[in-house]
Amino acid sequence: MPRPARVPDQVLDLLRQGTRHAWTMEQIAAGLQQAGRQADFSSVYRAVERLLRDHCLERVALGDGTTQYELAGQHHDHVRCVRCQALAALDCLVHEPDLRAAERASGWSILAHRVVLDGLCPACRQHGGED
Amino acid sequence: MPRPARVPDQVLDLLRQGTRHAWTMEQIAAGLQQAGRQADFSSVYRAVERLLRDHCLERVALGDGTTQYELAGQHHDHVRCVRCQALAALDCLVHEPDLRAAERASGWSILAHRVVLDGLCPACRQHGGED
DNA sequence: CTAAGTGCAAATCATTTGCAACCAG
DNA sequence: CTGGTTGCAAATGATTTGCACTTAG
Repeated sequence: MPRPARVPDQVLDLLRQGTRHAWTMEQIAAGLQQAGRQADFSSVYRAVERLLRDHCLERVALGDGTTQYELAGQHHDHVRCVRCQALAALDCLVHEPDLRAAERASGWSILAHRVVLDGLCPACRQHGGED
Repeated sequence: MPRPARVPDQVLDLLRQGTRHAWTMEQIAAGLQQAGRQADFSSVYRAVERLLRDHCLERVALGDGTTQYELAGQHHDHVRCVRCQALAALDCLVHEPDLRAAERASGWSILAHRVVLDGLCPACRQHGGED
């Protein structure tokens, strides 16, 4: 229970190891434990919340209500496998001119976008319709 | 407590009144109550689940973990006001050719897409930075 | 000392499930 | 009767909060 445990830093270190692209809260907590710096779930939540505020992390809301987090970096979109739930990054699929046009058509100011596609990953694709 | 209360039908009726574009579970439950056909939350959840299965409704997952539902119809994307949480529909912002290209580049099959933009609605836009 | 960060337990919120009662065919 | 539907209560799972304690500045 080292009190001088800077949880947000530990979280950032963990995600920077690049073991995975996007993390669930549980994966983050588990990752910290494996690294020997276990932290309480509430502390991890607080750390992530802080890192989001500081724009070090971004929240990725999958369509099914689950949430993952990833390092903030250059923008990209996501595809999620409807079969095995894998998540992958894609180059951005929304274009500036279209956003500009949407702004004009709608009267809104558009600040950001996040796209999550549903799809089949290469592996699940092979298995076709079987279950 | 009229047992011959077909909750899914009631929900569909409610949403078809067109009072709003997208509904939270609470709004649906409240709407039913106002219409005199109150139903248990669990029944509403079951009804919505069923309507989703039947493709009568679609789930809209906002980026902040909240969920809304809307009548299934022709596809459209959404913008959400980061200030007042209003939600509006937009013409689709993702183009087939881009999806096709993403499929080729990634090896995934893309089945569907949902886009939720962050923005400022016309009203909040006027208030500028004030709070 | 003071403010921020932390662990632990308890609370909250949204959604789901178990189960007995109920209605249509 | 039989199966699908419903209300109610209890269970779940994810996230948040209260609180006492601790450490850096």
